[in-house]
Amino acid sequence: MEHQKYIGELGDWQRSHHCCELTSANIGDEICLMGWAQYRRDHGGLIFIDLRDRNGLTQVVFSPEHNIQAHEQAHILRTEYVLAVKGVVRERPEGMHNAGMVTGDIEILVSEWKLLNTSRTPPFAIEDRLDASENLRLKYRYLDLRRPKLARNFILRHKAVQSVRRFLDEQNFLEIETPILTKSTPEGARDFLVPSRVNDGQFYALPQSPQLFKQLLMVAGMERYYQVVRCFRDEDLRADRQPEFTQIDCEMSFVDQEQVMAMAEAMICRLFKETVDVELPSPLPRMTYAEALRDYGLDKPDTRFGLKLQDVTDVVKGSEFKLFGSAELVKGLRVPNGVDMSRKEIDDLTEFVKIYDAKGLAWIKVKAEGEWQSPIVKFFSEEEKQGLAQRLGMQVGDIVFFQAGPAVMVNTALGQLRNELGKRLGLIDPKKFNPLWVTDFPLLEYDAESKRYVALHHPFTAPVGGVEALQADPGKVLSNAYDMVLNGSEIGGGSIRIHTQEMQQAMFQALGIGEEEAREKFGFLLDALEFGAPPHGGIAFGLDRLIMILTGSSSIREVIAFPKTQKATCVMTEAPSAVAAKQLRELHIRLREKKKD
RNA sequence: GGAGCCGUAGUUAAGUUGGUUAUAACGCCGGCCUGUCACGCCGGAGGCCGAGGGUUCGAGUCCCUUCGGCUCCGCCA
Repeated sequence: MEHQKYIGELGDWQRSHHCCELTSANIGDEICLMGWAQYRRDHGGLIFIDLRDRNGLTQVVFSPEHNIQAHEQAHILRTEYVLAVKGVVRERPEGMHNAGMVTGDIEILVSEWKLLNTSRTPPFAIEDRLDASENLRLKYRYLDLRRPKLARNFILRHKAVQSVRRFLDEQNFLEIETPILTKSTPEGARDFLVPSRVNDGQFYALPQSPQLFKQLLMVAGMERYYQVVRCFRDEDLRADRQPEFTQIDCEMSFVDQEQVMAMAEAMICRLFKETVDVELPSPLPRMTYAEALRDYGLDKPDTRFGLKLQDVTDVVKGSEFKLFGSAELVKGLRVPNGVDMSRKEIDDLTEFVKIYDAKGLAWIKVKAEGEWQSPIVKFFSEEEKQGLAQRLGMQVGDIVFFQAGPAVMVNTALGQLRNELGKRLGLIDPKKFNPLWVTDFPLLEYDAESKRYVALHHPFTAPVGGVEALQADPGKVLSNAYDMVLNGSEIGGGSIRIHTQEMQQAMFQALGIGEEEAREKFGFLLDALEFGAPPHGGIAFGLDRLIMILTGSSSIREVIAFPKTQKATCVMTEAPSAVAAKQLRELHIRLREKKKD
């Protein structure tokens, strides 16, 4: 930091342009740029600096022929020094244009400049060629964010949010804030808790989503609400999951499912147009939950490539091959031109499906007409072989993978295998955006562990058929819920809500939540439903995940300014951390002794 | 709670069946350089091999423990 003595004041200097907006149209203009020294090319007699700001790069030249003092001083410049330059825009000499640079036709001939700050040598280069570990990037996140790629992600994220706000404002939605300190509720994810100082032994919870508040805003007669809102879930992290994340949360009164979906669709279409200039199909394709599971094995199908699953349970029913013959579900996945797959590749895929509880991976290679290579083919009768060939449409050159067993496992393992094959075989066009709606979800799901039904969506989702249907056969009831899926990721989901107290109580009953517990946990909602709650419904989009897909990022961390590590810590601030004993005392908290062996 | 991959100059990596003084590139420092653009040329400095323990005459390398990062399963209405 030996150059600190040269640091000058900004004074009355004002930036006239951003880097990257100057073109040959500006030649001759007197301008002033401010930014960071990206690259330094000091030829002794002539010094080039690529000046970087949020928007891009511009080459500035220090020449002794133009201003000997400015040139002399510029020898001290190092990467990431902050400077202001005044000078004139000029065309680069013939043959010196740089086609790889937006501003490659021009350069700034510096007549005067100021050093605004020095910089330690950064721990990694500030450029898109990634050469730093995740840990280092997170520790110096403010440097990582200087990289153009990340800056672009946040510019796009900003545009997306602005687009949504404009759209929803035009549609007469009101942006209303809801509490961050709220009440812990059963069901759903683990809550983050905040101890109350004023109320000994009691805790707030951070919201997993503003679900109940937005419903209460409907009861309040706000009619249309939205919020770009932070949500918190204390669950383990993934590449696409952070403990705090942002939702675009919407709710509307006096609407049915179609109206909510039409609104959401229009919002997303406009967002795509205004951020990445992509026209999405209108209306968006739709698929029922049952179709998604049948053809793709998952409730969030990636429709950018084929390879649909095929149910062959009936074909092999009662087969001598017991593994298939007596399985609840048997499905095949035909991969055209997969016959050359090596033993090792198949072994890899076998290991892959084992993650999802599959015991193994059966396969058949169609070598030639009527010539199958397979470890399992000997168990099948001629009739079964015929049936399989026909059902799966097997052709010479194919490999077919099979999974047999409990339905959930078969669908999950084969569905995930399908996605994996899509990746490995290069079947996915990374530029493609394939959004679709998944509808007609079951309302409830039986949880073997707690031996009761749990809500697939959440316990405020309206059942199709009302109270009677719910009481008749809870497991069979569908819900008025809908998810938007993009490229195999769930990016949004919503439902029509229960708006009568009678229905809500029937729902709690179906979930095994007693009247007393319902009162204690959701009394305010039940009360509100008794005061003229309008029919209402809504949807929430996961903003981070959406931006992740729009920017082609492989991790959600690339679109969150200050994300957490997989252990939910912040490497930069070192949160979470211990607190002073006094703080704990005020909160009526005593820490337990650490376990010793 | 579980599985896998990773940790070596500032950074990214190489490091053979355990064997001299631990390599390379980039970066950094010094010098030279008036048309470079990831400038170039010459020279130089820079290491707790994540941490702790063990095996061994000898450990970056083998074993155990532990910390951290990433990916995944469980979990995430």
